[in-house]
Amino acid sequence: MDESGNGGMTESGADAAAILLDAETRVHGDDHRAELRLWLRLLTLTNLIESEIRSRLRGEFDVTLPRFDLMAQLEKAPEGLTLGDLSRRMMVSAGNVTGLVERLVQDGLVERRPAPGDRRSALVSLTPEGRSGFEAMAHAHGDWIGDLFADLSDADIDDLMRLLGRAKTSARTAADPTRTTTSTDKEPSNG
Amino acid sequence: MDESGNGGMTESGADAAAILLDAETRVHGDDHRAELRLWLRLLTLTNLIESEIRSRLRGEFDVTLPRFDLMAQLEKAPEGLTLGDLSRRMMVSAGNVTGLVERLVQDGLVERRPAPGDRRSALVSLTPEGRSGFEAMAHAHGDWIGDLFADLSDADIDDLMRLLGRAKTSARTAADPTRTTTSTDKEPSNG
DNA sequence: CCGAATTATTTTAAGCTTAAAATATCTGCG
DNA sequence: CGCAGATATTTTAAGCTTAAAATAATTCGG
Repeated sequence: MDESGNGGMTESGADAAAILLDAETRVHGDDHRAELRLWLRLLTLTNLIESEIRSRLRGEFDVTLPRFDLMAQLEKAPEGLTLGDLSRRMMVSAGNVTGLVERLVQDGLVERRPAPGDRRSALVSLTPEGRSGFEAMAHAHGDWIGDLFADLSDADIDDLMRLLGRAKTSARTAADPTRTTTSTDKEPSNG
Repeated sequence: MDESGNGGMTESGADAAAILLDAETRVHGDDHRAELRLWLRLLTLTNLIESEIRSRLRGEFDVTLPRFDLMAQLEKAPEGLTLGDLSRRMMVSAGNVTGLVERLVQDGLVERRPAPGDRRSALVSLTPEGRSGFEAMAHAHGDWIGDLFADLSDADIDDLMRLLGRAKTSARTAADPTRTTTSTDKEPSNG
């Protein structure tokens, strides 16, 4: 564990206010050092896990993470989802979903049909092949995540869930001022 | 806070062994439920912050996150870095760096020159314009991160650092068995 | 019923990203 | 020296991603 420097950050901050105190003594130039280190660590961990999962999905199932994510959404909605539903649930752009669905249809893993009652929409769902393929992947995926976090105790996991929840609320509040903090939030698809 | 379901996960796991116990009573089918929820939350938080930063960098400085990251590396190495150095520090592919540098050179923010003593390599460094531009961005970036984590106490941050460090070790061990856990690790560039 | 505003989706243009193959150069060994 | 293997970088092919503009269909108020 070390952090080695990084984070796109420099010591350049500390504007106005805290002028001539040396780095040790600096009172409150507010350079957000601790927060930057936290962000860096969060990012590193997430990237590490994400690329591991990505690489295993590619190597063992020849599938990309976004495709896995999309299939995961469909698996939970046997009746099918519209492209808009997928876009919202996966938290990605509509155009992105258009392309993903296109490619999955070509692979025979999902199918599109006109949505009854709204000629603008299409319903997307897993084909039998898509469903069975997804089940195998989901099983392996669960095991991989279990392995990656294997050294954490149950208490560590609880603590992390609580603290990350707090961080999420903080970030959401800062990112989107029009939100009453205690609403029913969504997490994006996969991993 | 809720997690809403998600995670690319289903209850399909629990193979063999735990056969007919209902979901409440299930003893140890090992479906890694807690770990999956943790991963989902980690991913959501990181994505949330990352897209906020990305959007602000684009909106206020008309720069992409990868470009900001690359410039951040150069800012810390006034003597310049080779493309290989950049690739390793940013933890991205070599081909990726080639393209990023190309575009930054076109924008006049960085410059390339042959590396003395090795005709295969090139040294990349910030131009004066790149350097001053980066300083403004870095300052704003620090403030944004500070805002996004504003609701966390100092203790929360400490706790998170410690737990994420533990998670990082766990993930690294699982991802790359050839590693003695206590080495000097790097965090990638930024966010 | 009509048209304005909204919603669903696609298209476009640009950039990011990777793995793998291709180049070019360097290094060390015999 | 001379070449085999290692390194540094670029190229290629494919896919992901987004914002913004363009289409198409629906809804709603009058």
